[in-house]
Amino acid sequence: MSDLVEPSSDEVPLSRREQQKEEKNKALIDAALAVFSRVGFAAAKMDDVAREAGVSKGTVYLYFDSKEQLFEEMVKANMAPLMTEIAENLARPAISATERLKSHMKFFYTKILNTNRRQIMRLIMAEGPNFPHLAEFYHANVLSRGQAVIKAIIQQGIDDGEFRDMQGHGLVQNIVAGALVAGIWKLVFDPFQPLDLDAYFDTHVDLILNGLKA
Amino acid sequence: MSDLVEPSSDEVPLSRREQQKEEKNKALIDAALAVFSRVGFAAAKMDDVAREAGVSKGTVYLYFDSKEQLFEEMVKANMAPLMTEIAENLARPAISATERLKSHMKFFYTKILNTNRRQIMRLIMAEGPNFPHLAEFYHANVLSRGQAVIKAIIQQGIDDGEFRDMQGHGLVQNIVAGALVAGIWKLVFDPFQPLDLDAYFDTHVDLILNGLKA
DNA sequence: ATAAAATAACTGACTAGTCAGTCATAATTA
DNA sequence: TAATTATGACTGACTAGTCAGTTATTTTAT
Repeated sequence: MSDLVEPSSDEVPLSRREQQKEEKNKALIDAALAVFSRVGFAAAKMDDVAREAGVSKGTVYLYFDSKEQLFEEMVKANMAPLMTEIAENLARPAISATERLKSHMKFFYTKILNTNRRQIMRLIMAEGPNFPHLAEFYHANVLSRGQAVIKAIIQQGIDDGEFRDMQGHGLVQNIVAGALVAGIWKLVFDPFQPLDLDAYFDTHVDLILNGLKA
Repeated sequence: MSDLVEPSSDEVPLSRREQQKEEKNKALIDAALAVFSRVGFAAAKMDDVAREAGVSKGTVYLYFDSKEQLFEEMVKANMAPLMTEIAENLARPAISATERLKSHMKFFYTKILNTNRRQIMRLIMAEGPNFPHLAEFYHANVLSRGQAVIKAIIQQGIDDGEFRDMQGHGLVQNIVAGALVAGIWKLVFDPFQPLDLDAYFDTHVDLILNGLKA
Protein backbone atom coordinates (compact mmCIF):
# COMPACT_ATOMS: atom_id res chain seq x y z
CA MET A 1 0.00 0.00 0.00
CA SER A 2 3.08 2.12 0.38
CA ASP A 3 5.75 3.50 -1.88
CA LEU A 4 4.19 4.29 -5.18
CA VAL A 5 6.26 7.39 -5.39
CA GLU A 6 9.91 6.51 -5.37
CA PRO A 7 12.16 8.84 -3.33
CA SER A 8 12.72 10.39 -6.75
CA SER A 9 16.28 9.03 -6.65
CA ASP A 10 18.49 12.08 -6.90
CA GLU A 11 21.25 10.18 -8.61
CA VAL A 12 23.25 9.13 -5.65
CA PRO A 13 25.78 6.98 -7.50
CA LEU A 14 25.13 3.44 -6.41
CA SER A 15 27.87 1.36 -4.94
CA ARG A 16 28.46 -1.95 -6.60
CA ARG A 17 26.59 -3.69 -3.83
CA GLU A 18 23.58 -1.48 -4.08
CA GLN A 19 23.54 -1.99 -7.79
CA GLN A 20 23.61 -5.73 -7.49
CA LYS A 21 20.92 -5.56 -4.89
CA GLU A 22 18.65 -3.69 -7.21
CA GLU A 23 19.35 -6.05 -10.04
CA LYS A 24 18.63 -9.04 -7.89
CA ASN A 25 15.43 -7.51 -6.64
CA LYS A 26 14.35 -7.02 -10.22
CA ALA A 27 15.38 -10.54 -11.13
CA LEU A 28 13.34 -11.92 -8.28
CA ILE A 29 10.29 -9.89 -9.22
CA ASP A 30 10.57 -11.09 -12.80
CA ALA A 31 11.04 -14.68 -11.73
CA ALA A 32 8.06 -14.39 -9.43
CA LEU A 33 5.89 -13.10 -12.26
CA ALA A 34 6.96 -16.00 -14.42
CA VAL A 35 6.41 -18.68 -11.81
CA PHE A 36 3.16 -17.35 -10.37
CA SER A 37 1.79 -16.87 -13.86
CA ARG A 38 2.66 -20.40 -14.75
CA VAL A 39 1.04 -22.19 -11.84
CA GLY A 40 -0.83 -19.74 -9.65
CA PHE A 41 -0.02 -18.69 -6.12
CA ALA A 42 -0.54 -21.82 -4.09
CA ALA A 43 1.31 -24.16 -6.44
CA ALA A 44 4.26 -21.86 -6.96
CA LYS A 45 7.44 -22.96 -5.21
CA MET A 46 9.84 -20.49 -3.69
CA ASP A 47 12.62 -22.78 -4.82
CA ASP A 48 11.55 -22.31 -8.41
CA VAL A 49 11.42 -18.57 -8.06
CA ALA A 50 14.91 -18.66 -6.62
CA ARG A 51 16.29 -20.88 -9.34
CA GLU A 52 14.68 -18.77 -12.04
CA ALA A 53 16.32 -15.68 -10.57
CA GLY A 54 19.67 -17.45 -10.37
CA VAL A 55 19.79 -17.37 -6.62
CA SER A 56 19.37 -19.73 -3.70
CA LYS A 57 16.19 -20.01 -1.77
CA GLY A 58 17.60 -18.35 1.31
CA THR A 59 18.31 -15.23 -0.67
CA VAL A 60 14.71 -14.81 -1.62
CA TYR A 61 13.95 -14.41 2.06
CA LEU A 62 16.54 -11.67 2.37
CA TYR A 63 14.51 -9.65 -0.08
CA PHE A 64 10.97 -10.63 0.83
CA ASP A 65 9.46 -11.72 4.12
CA SER A 66 7.19 -14.37 2.76
CA LYS A 67 5.66 -15.88 -0.30
CA GLU A 68 2.65 -13.66 0.10
CA GLN A 69 4.71 -10.53 0.33
CA LEU A 70 6.66 -11.52 -2.75
CA PHE A 71 3.41 -11.98 -4.62
CA GLU A 72 2.06 -8.61 -3.60
CA GLU A 73 5.29 -6.78 -4.33
CA MET A 74 5.46 -8.43 -7.71
CA VAL A 75 2.03 -7.16 -8.62
CA LYS A 76 2.75 -3.70 -7.35
CA ALA A 77 6.09 -3.45 -9.09
CA ASN A 78 4.52 -4.39 -12.38
CA MET A 79 1.59 -2.05 -12.04
CA ALA A 80 3.32 1.03 -10.71
CA PRO A 81 4.81 2.21 -14.01
CA LEU A 82 1.41 1.92 -15.60
CA MET A 83 -0.24 4.27 -13.21
CA THR A 84 1.71 7.33 -14.12
CA GLU A 85 0.87 6.67 -17.73
CA ILE A 86 -2.80 6.45 -16.94
CA ALA A 87 -2.58 9.74 -15.12
CA GLU A 88 -1.09 11.36 -18.21
CA ASN A 89 -4.06 10.21 -20.22
CA LEU A 90 -6.31 12.31 -18.03
CA ALA A 91 -4.64 15.56 -19.01
CA ARG A 92 -4.82 15.35 -22.75
CA PRO A 93 -4.71 17.71 -25.70
CA ALA A 94 -8.08 18.74 -27.04
CA ILE A 95 -8.98 16.06 -29.52
CA SER A 96 -12.47 14.70 -29.93
CA ALA A 97 -13.89 12.39 -27.30
CA THR A 98 -14.20 9.68 -29.92
CA GLU A 99 -10.52 9.85 -30.72
CA ARG A 100 -9.57 10.06 -27.08
CA LEU A 101 -11.60 7.00 -26.23
CA LYS A 102 -10.09 5.07 -29.11
CA SER A 103 -6.61 6.04 -28.10
CA HIS A 104 -7.20 5.15 -24.47
CA MET A 105 -8.51 1.77 -25.47
CA LYS A 106 -5.53 1.25 -27.71
CA PHE A 107 -3.36 2.06 -24.73
CA PHE A 108 -5.12 -0.63 -22.77
CA TYR A 109 -4.56 -3.23 -25.45
CA THR A 110 -0.92 -2.42 -26.07
CA LYS A 111 0.14 -1.80 -22.51
CA ILE A 112 -1.68 -4.60 -20.80
CA LEU A 113 -3.30 -7.17 -23.01
CA ASN A 114 -0.37 -7.57 -25.33
CA THR A 115 2.22 -7.79 -22.57
CA ASN A 116 2.62 -10.27 -19.81
CA ARG A 117 0.78 -7.88 -17.57
CA ARG A 118 -2.29 -9.71 -18.72
CA GLN A 119 -1.01 -12.57 -16.62
CA ILE A 120 -1.24 -10.27 -13.64
CA MET A 121 -4.74 -9.35 -14.61
CA ARG A 122 -5.59 -13.02 -14.56
CA LEU A 123 -3.83 -13.56 -11.26
CA ILE A 124 -5.81 -10.76 -9.66
CA MET A 125 -9.02 -12.39 -10.76
CA ALA A 126 -7.85 -15.80 -9.69
CA GLU A 127 -6.29 -14.92 -6.35
CA GLY A 128 -8.11 -11.70 -5.56
CA PRO A 129 -10.56 -13.22 -3.12
CA ASN A 130 -7.65 -14.71 -1.17
CA PHE A 131 -5.74 -11.43 -1.21
CA PRO A 132 -8.13 -8.68 -0.23
CA HIS A 133 -5.15 -6.38 0.27
CA LEU A 134 -4.16 -6.83 -3.25
CA ALA A 135 -7.58 -6.57 -4.77
CA GLU A 136 -8.04 -3.35 -2.88
CA PHE A 137 -4.69 -2.03 -4.02
CA TYR A 138 -5.44 -2.91 -7.59
CA HIS A 139 -8.83 -1.34 -7.41
CA ALA A 140 -7.59 1.85 -5.81
CA ASN A 141 -4.55 2.32 -7.99
CA VAL A 142 -5.40 0.85 -11.35
CA LEU A 143 -9.12 0.41 -11.77
CA SER A 144 -10.41 3.56 -10.21
CA ARG A 145 -7.83 5.64 -12.04
CA GLY A 146 -8.70 4.03 -15.32
CA GLN A 147 -12.35 4.60 -14.57
CA ALA A 148 -11.73 8.27 -13.91
CA VAL A 149 -10.09 8.70 -17.28
CA ILE A 150 -12.88 7.02 -19.16
CA LYS A 151 -15.55 8.87 -17.24
CA ALA A 152 -13.89 12.16 -18.12
CA ILE A 153 -13.78 11.21 -21.78
CA ILE A 154 -17.43 10.22 -21.80
CA GLN A 155 -18.41 13.46 -20.14
CA GLN A 156 -16.48 15.40 -22.74
CA GLY A 157 -18.27 13.41 -25.43
CA ILE A 158 -21.64 14.19 -23.94
CA ASP A 159 -20.83 17.86 -23.56
CA ASP A 160 -19.69 18.07 -27.15
CA GLY A 161 -22.74 16.25 -28.42
CA GLU A 162 -20.72 13.33 -29.73
CA PHE A 163 -22.15 10.80 -27.28
CA ARG A 164 -25.68 10.41 -26.05
CA ASP A 165 -26.24 11.08 -22.39
CA MET A 166 -25.73 7.66 -20.85
CA GLN A 167 -25.20 7.63 -17.12
CA GLY A 168 -25.91 3.97 -16.61
CA HIS A 169 -24.59 2.10 -13.61
CA GLY A 170 -21.41 0.29 -14.58
CA LEU A 171 -21.04 2.01 -17.90
CA VAL A 172 -17.28 2.14 -17.62
CA GLN A 173 -17.00 -1.55 -16.80
CA ASN A 174 -19.15 -2.30 -19.81
CA ILE A 175 -16.95 -0.23 -22.06
CA VAL A 176 -13.75 -1.88 -20.92
CA ALA A 177 -15.19 -5.37 -20.59
CA GLY A 178 -14.35 -6.43 -24.12
CA ALA A 179 -10.70 -5.83 -23.45
CA LEU A 180 -10.63 -7.86 -20.26
CA VAL A 181 -12.33 -10.74 -21.94
CA ALA A 182 -9.82 -10.62 -24.77
CA GLY A 183 -7.01 -10.90 -22.26
CA ILE A 184 -8.56 -13.85 -20.53
CA TRP A 185 -9.43 -15.53 -23.77
CA LYS A 186 -5.85 -15.31 -24.94
CA LEU A 187 -4.68 -16.99 -21.77
CA VAL A 188 -7.26 -19.69 -21.45
CA PHE A 189 -9.05 -20.48 -24.69
CA ASP A 190 -6.70 -19.39 -27.39
CA PRO A 191 -5.49 -22.93 -28.09
CA PHE A 192 -9.04 -23.99 -28.92
CA GLN A 193 -10.23 -20.90 -30.72
CA PRO A 194 -7.50 -18.38 -31.45
CA LEU A 195 -8.19 -14.70 -31.11
CA ASP A 196 -6.62 -12.07 -33.33
CA LEU A 197 -6.16 -9.15 -30.98
CA ASP A 198 -5.94 -6.50 -33.70
CA ALA A 199 -9.12 -7.52 -35.43
CA TYR A 200 -10.80 -7.98 -32.08
CA PHE A 201 -9.81 -4.50 -31.06
CA ASP A 202 -11.48 -3.05 -34.15
CA THR A 203 -14.69 -4.87 -33.38
CA HIS A 204 -14.59 -3.69 -29.81
CA VAL A 205 -14.09 -0.05 -30.71
CA ASP A 206 -16.71 -0.20 -33.42
CA LEU A 207 -19.32 -1.73 -31.16
CA ILE A 208 -18.72 0.58 -28.22
CA LEU A 209 -18.47 3.82 -30.16
CA ASN A 210 -21.66 3.00 -31.98
CA GLY A 211 -23.30 2.15 -28.71
CA LEU A 212 -22.35 5.51 -27.27
CA LYS A 213 -23.03 7.62 -30.33
CA ALA A 214 -25.57 10.37 -29.97
CA MET B 1 -15.06 -35.40 -21.68
CA SER B 2 -17.58 -38.16 -21.21
CA ASP B 3 -21.13 -38.39 -20.04
CA LEU B 4 -22.93 -35.22 -20.87
CA VAL B 5 -25.97 -37.18 -21.75
CA GLU B 6 -27.16 -38.98 -18.71
CA PRO B 7 -28.35 -42.55 -19.34
CA SER B 8 -31.68 -40.70 -19.57
CA SER B 9 -32.66 -42.38 -16.33
CA ASP B 10 -35.81 -44.24 -17.22
CA GLU B 11 -36.91 -44.35 -13.63
CA VAL B 12 -35.44 -47.61 -12.59
CA PRO B 13 -36.53 -47.52 -8.96
CA LEU B 14 -33.39 -47.08 -6.96
CA SER B 15 -32.56 -49.34 -4.10
CA ARG B 16 -31.82 -47.66 -0.84
CA ARG B 17 -28.12 -48.07 -1.39
CA GLU B 18 -28.18 -46.62 -4.83
CA GLN B 19 -30.17 -43.73 -3.55
CA GLN B 20 -27.72 -42.99 -0.78
CA LYS B 21 -24.91 -43.29 -3.22
CA GLU B 22 -26.40 -40.67 -5.47
CA GLU B 23 -27.08 -38.39 -2.56
CA LYS B 24 -23.54 -38.70 -1.35
CA ASN B 25 -22.20 -38.06 -4.81
CA LYS B 26 -24.24 -34.89 -4.97
CA ALA B 27 -23.13 -33.86 -1.51
CA LEU B 28 -19.52 -34.33 -2.51
CA ILE B 29 -19.92 -32.33 -5.69
CA ASP B 30 -21.56 -29.52 -3.75
CA ALA B 31 -18.90 -29.58 -1.09
CA ALA B 32 -16.22 -29.54 -3.75
CA LEU B 33 -17.76 -26.48 -5.36
CA ALA B 34 -17.83 -24.72 -2.03
CA VAL B 35 -14.28 -25.55 -1.06
CA PHE B 36 -12.66 -25.00 -4.44
CA SER B 37 -14.51 -21.71 -4.79
CA ARG B 38 -13.28 -20.60 -1.44
CA VAL B 39 -9.58 -21.24 -1.87
CA GLY B 40 -8.84 -22.41 -5.40
CA PHE B 41 -7.68 -25.80 -6.54
CA ALA B 42 -4.21 -26.10 -5.07
CA ALA B 43 -5.09 -24.85 -1.61
CA ALA B 44 -8.24 -26.92 -1.32
CA LYS B 45 -7.99 -29.87 1.07
CA MET B 46 -9.69 -33.15 0.43
CA ASP B 47 -10.30 -33.36 4.15
CA ASP B 48 -12.33 -30.18 4.02
CA VAL B 49 -14.36 -31.41 1.10
CA ALA B 50 -15.06 -34.59 3.03
CA ARG B 51 -16.05 -32.80 6.20
CA GLU B 52 -18.27 -30.38 4.29
CA ALA B 53 -20.04 -33.34 2.71
CA GLY B 54 -20.42 -35.00 6.10
CA VAL B 55 -18.19 -37.88 5.22
CA SER B 56 -14.69 -39.11 5.96
CA LYS B 57 -11.78 -38.55 3.67
CA GLY B 58 -11.55 -42.18 2.61
CA THR B 59 -15.09 -42.03 1.31
CA VAL B 60 -14.23 -39.26 -1.10
CA TYR B 61 -11.86 -41.69 -2.76
CA LEU B 62 -14.61 -44.25 -3.17
CA TYR B 63 -16.40 -41.76 -5.39
CA PHE B 64 -13.54 -40.00 -7.13
CA ASP B 65 -10.10 -41.20 -8.11
CA SER B 66 -8.21 -38.06 -7.31
CA LYS B 67 -8.46 -34.42 -6.44
CA GLU B 68 -8.16 -33.48 -10.08
CA GLN B 69 -10.92 -35.79 -11.11
CA LEU B 70 -13.17 -34.43 -8.39
CA PHE B 71 -12.50 -30.92 -9.64
CA GLU B 72 -13.30 -31.79 -13.21
CA GLU B 73 -16.42 -33.74 -12.34
CA MET B 74 -17.59 -30.88 -10.17
CA VAL B 75 -17.31 -28.45 -13.05
CA LYS B 76 -19.01 -30.81 -15.46
CA ALA B 77 -21.82 -31.64 -13.09
CA ASN B 78 -22.57 -27.99 -12.56
CA MET B 79 -22.43 -27.10 -16.22
CA ALA B 80 -24.31 -30.00 -17.71
CA PRO B 81 -27.82 -28.83 -16.82
CA LEU B 82 -27.03 -25.47 -18.34
CA MET B 83 -26.20 -26.89 -21.70
CA THR B 84 -29.58 -28.29 -22.47
CA GLU B 85 -31.06 -24.93 -21.60
CA ILE B 86 -28.73 -23.19 -23.98
CA ALA B 87 -29.73 -25.61 -26.70
CA GLU B 88 -33.35 -24.72 -26.15
CA ASN B 89 -32.55 -21.09 -26.70
CA LEU B 90 -31.41 -21.90 -30.20
CA ALA B 91 -34.80 -23.13 -31.26
CA ARG B 92 -36.96 -20.22 -30.27
CA PRO B 93 -40.31 -18.81 -31.21
CA ALA B 94 -40.24 -16.04 -33.76
CA ILE B 95 -39.75 -12.90 -31.74
CA SER B 96 -37.58 -10.04 -32.86
CA ALA B 97 -33.80 -10.41 -32.72
CA THR B 98 -33.64 -7.55 -30.28
CA GLU B 99 -35.97 -9.29 -27.88
CA ARG B 100 -34.24 -12.58 -28.34
CA LEU B 101 -30.86 -11.08 -27.57
CA LYS B 102 -32.20 -9.37 -24.50
CA SER B 103 -33.77 -12.55 -23.27
CA HIS B 104 -30.66 -14.58 -23.90
CA MET B 105 -28.58 -12.07 -22.00
CA LYS B 106 -31.07 -12.15 -19.17
CA PHE B 107 -30.69 -15.89 -19.15
CA PHE B 108 -26.97 -15.46 -18.77
CA TYR B 109 -27.32 -13.13 -15.85
CA THR B 110 -29.89 -15.14 -13.99
CA LYS B 111 -28.51 -18.59 -14.65
CA ILE B 112 -24.84 -17.91 -14.20
CA LEU B 113 -23.93 -14.56 -12.78
CA ASN B 114 -26.48 -14.56 -10.05
CA THR B 115 -25.82 -18.11 -8.94
CA ASN B 116 -22.73 -19.69 -7.57
CA ARG B 117 -21.93 -20.88 -11.04
CA ARG B 118 -20.08 -17.64 -11.37
CA GLN B 119 -17.59 -19.17 -8.99
CA ILE B 120 -17.03 -21.86 -11.57
CA MET B 121 -16.54 -19.23 -14.22
CA ARG B 122 -13.85 -17.73 -12.06
CA LEU B 123 -12.29 -21.10 -11.38
CA ILE B 124 -12.07 -21.80 -15.09
CA MET B 125 -10.23 -18.57 -15.62
CA ALA B 126 -8.00 -19.16 -12.65
CA GLU B 127 -7.19 -22.82 -13.18
CA GLY B 128 -7.82 -23.14 -16.89
CA PRO B 129 -4.20 -22.98 -17.92
CA ASN B 130 -3.42 -25.81 -15.48
CA PHE B 131 -6.35 -27.89 -16.69
CA PRO B 132 -6.30 -27.87 -20.46
CA HIS B 133 -8.80 -30.74 -20.40
CA LEU B 134 -11.23 -28.65 -18.55
CA ALA B 135 -10.73 -25.48 -20.52
CA GLU B 136 -11.32 -27.47 -23.65
CA PHE B 137 -14.40 -29.11 -22.23
CA TYR B 138 -15.79 -25.79 -21.13
CA HIS B 139 -15.06 -24.24 -24.48
CA ALA B 140 -16.59 -27.07 -26.44
CA ASN B 141 -19.68 -27.50 -24.30
CA VAL B 142 -20.50 -24.10 -22.93
CA LEU B 143 -18.77 -21.35 -24.83
CA SER B 144 -19.12 -22.58 -28.36
CA ARG B 145 -22.77 -23.44 -27.79
CA GLY B 146 -23.44 -20.05 -26.32
CA GLN B 147 -21.63 -18.49 -29.24
CA ALA B 148 -23.76 -20.38 -31.70
CA VAL B 149 -26.94 -19.08 -30.13
CA ILE B 150 -25.80 -15.48 -30.19
CA LYS B 151 -24.48 -15.76 -33.72
CA ALA B 152 -27.84 -17.07 -34.85
CA ILE B 153 -29.62 -14.21 -33.17
CA ILE B 154 -27.33 -11.65 -34.76
CA GLN B 155 -27.83 -13.18 -38.16
CA GLN B 156 -31.57 -13.01 -37.70
CA GLY B 157 -31.22 -9.38 -36.72
CA ILE B 158 -29.19 -8.60 -39.80
CA ASP B 159 -31.59 -10.44 -42.06
CA ASP B 160 -34.53 -8.58 -40.58
CA GLY B 161 -32.79 -5.23 -40.88
CA GLU B 162 -32.75 -4.69 -37.13
CA PHE B 163 -28.98 -4.87 -36.81
CA ARG B 164 -26.32 -3.48 -39.06
CA ASP B 165 -24.15 -6.00 -40.84
CA MET B 166 -21.29 -6.47 -38.38
CA GLN B 167 -19.16 -9.50 -38.97
CA GLY B 168 -16.23 -8.40 -36.85
CA HIS B 169 -13.81 -10.88 -35.39
CA GLY B 170 -14.78 -11.63 -31.82
CA LEU B 171 -18.13 -9.93 -32.02
CA VAL B 172 -19.77 -12.49 -29.79
CA GLN B 173 -17.09 -12.22 -27.13
CA ASN B 174 -17.54 -8.47 -27.18
CA ILE B 175 -21.26 -8.78 -26.74
CA VAL B 176 -21.01 -11.12 -23.78
CA ALA B 177 -17.98 -9.48 -22.24
CA GLY B 178 -19.94 -7.10 -20.06
CA ALA B 179 -21.59 -10.02 -18.34
CA LEU B 180 -18.35 -11.83 -17.61
CA VAL B 181 -16.86 -8.72 -16.17
CA ALA B 182 -19.89 -8.23 -13.96
CA GLY B 183 -19.42 -11.74 -12.60
CA ILE B 184 -15.77 -11.19 -11.86
CA TRP B 185 -16.39 -7.80 -10.37
CA LYS B 186 -18.92 -9.24 -7.97
CA LEU B 187 -16.42 -11.81 -6.79
CA VAL B 188 -13.35 -9.67 -6.53
CA PHE B 189 -14.08 -5.96 -6.27
CA ASP B 190 -17.57 -5.76 -4.89
CA PRO B 191 -16.37 -4.98 -1.36
CA PHE B 192 -14.58 -1.88 -2.64
CA GLN B 193 -17.09 -0.70 -5.20
CA PRO B 194 -20.38 -2.56 -5.14
CA LEU B 195 -22.13 -3.43 -8.34
CA ASP B 196 -25.89 -3.53 -8.70
CA LEU B 197 -26.43 -6.37 -11.13
CA ASP B 198 -29.88 -5.28 -12.26
CA ALA B 199 -28.88 -1.75 -13.10
CA TYR B 200 -25.70 -3.02 -14.66
CA PHE B 201 -27.66 -5.39 -16.84
CA ASP B 202 -29.73 -2.51 -18.18
CA THR B 203 -26.62 -0.57 -19.09
CA HIS B 204 -25.14 -3.58 -20.77
CA VAL B 205 -28.19 -4.26 -22.90
CA ASP B 206 -28.61 -0.62 -23.76
CA LEU B 207 -25.01 -0.22 -24.87
CA ILE B 208 -24.86 -3.40 -26.91
CA LEU B 209 -28.20 -3.06 -28.63
CA ASN B 210 -27.36 0.47 -29.60
CA GLY B 211 -24.01 -0.65 -30.85
CA LEU B 212 -25.61 -3.25 -33.06
CA LYS B 213 -28.55 -1.19 -34.25
CA ALA B 214 -28.82 -0.67 -37.99
C1' DA C 1 49.35 0.39 -2.09
C1' DT C 2 48.35 -3.79 0.86
C1' DA C 3 46.76 -6.38 4.36
C1' DA C 4 43.62 -7.09 8.07
C1' DA C 5 39.16 -6.44 10.04
C1' DA C 6 34.33 -5.57 9.56
C1' DT C 7 30.20 -5.91 7.27
C1' DA C 8 26.85 -7.35 4.13
C1' DA C 9 25.10 -10.81 0.98
C1' DC C 10 24.48 -15.49 0.01
C1' DT C 11 24.03 -20.56 0.55
C1' DG C 12 21.77 -25.01 1.13
C1' DA C 13 20.95 -28.44 4.51
C1' DC C 14 17.54 -28.73 7.92
C1' DT C 15 13.07 -28.31 10.60
C1' DA C 16 8.43 -28.45 11.31
C1' DG C 17 4.45 -28.96 9.30
C1' DT C 18 1.07 -30.17 5.51
C1' DC C 19 -1.75 -33.09 2.77
C1' DA C 20 -2.97 -36.51 -1.18
C1' DG C 21 -3.78 -40.93 -1.20
C1' DT C 22 -3.89 -45.88 1.20
C1' DC C 23 -5.50 -49.64 3.88
C1' DA C 24 -6.68 -52.39 7.94
C1' DT C 25 -10.69 -52.25 10.60
C1' DA C 26 -15.57 -51.24 11.68
C1' DA C 27 -20.32 -50.44 10.55
C1' DT C 28 -24.35 -51.14 7.43
C1' DT C 29 -27.18 -53.36 4.48
C1' DA C 30 -29.09 -57.32 1.97
C1' DT D 1 -23.79 -64.45 7.34
C1' DA D 2 -21.69 -62.25 3.40
C1' DA D 3 -21.02 -58.32 0.80
C1' DT D 4 -20.72 -53.72 0.42
C1' DT D 5 -19.66 -49.23 2.14
C1' DA D 6 -17.45 -46.13 5.37
C1' DT D 7 -13.85 -44.78 8.58
C1' DG D 8 -9.71 -42.37 10.10
C1' DA D 9 -5.07 -43.45 11.48
C1' DC D 10 -1.11 -43.76 8.79
C1' DT D 11 2.52 -43.04 5.23
C1' DG D 12 5.52 -40.72 2.33
C1' DA D 13 6.41 -37.06 -0.58
C1' DC D 14 6.71 -32.32 -0.56
C1' DT D 15 7.72 -27.31 0.80
C1' DA D 16 7.69 -22.63 3.40
C1' DG D 17 10.71 -20.74 6.12
C1' DT D 18 15.25 -20.80 9.14
C1' DC D 19 19.96 -20.39 10.35
C1' DA D 20 24.88 -21.66 11.03
C1' DG D 21 28.40 -21.20 8.16
C1' DT D 22 30.65 -19.32 3.68
C1' DT D 23 31.89 -15.88 0.31
C1' DA D 24 32.20 -11.29 -1.61
C1' DT D 25 32.66 -6.44 -0.89
C1' DT D 26 33.89 -2.38 1.67
C1' DT D 27 36.31 0.01 5.25
C1' DT D 28 40.20 0.81 8.19
C1' DA D 29 44.95 0.51 9.56
C1' DT D 30 49.68 0.14 8.28
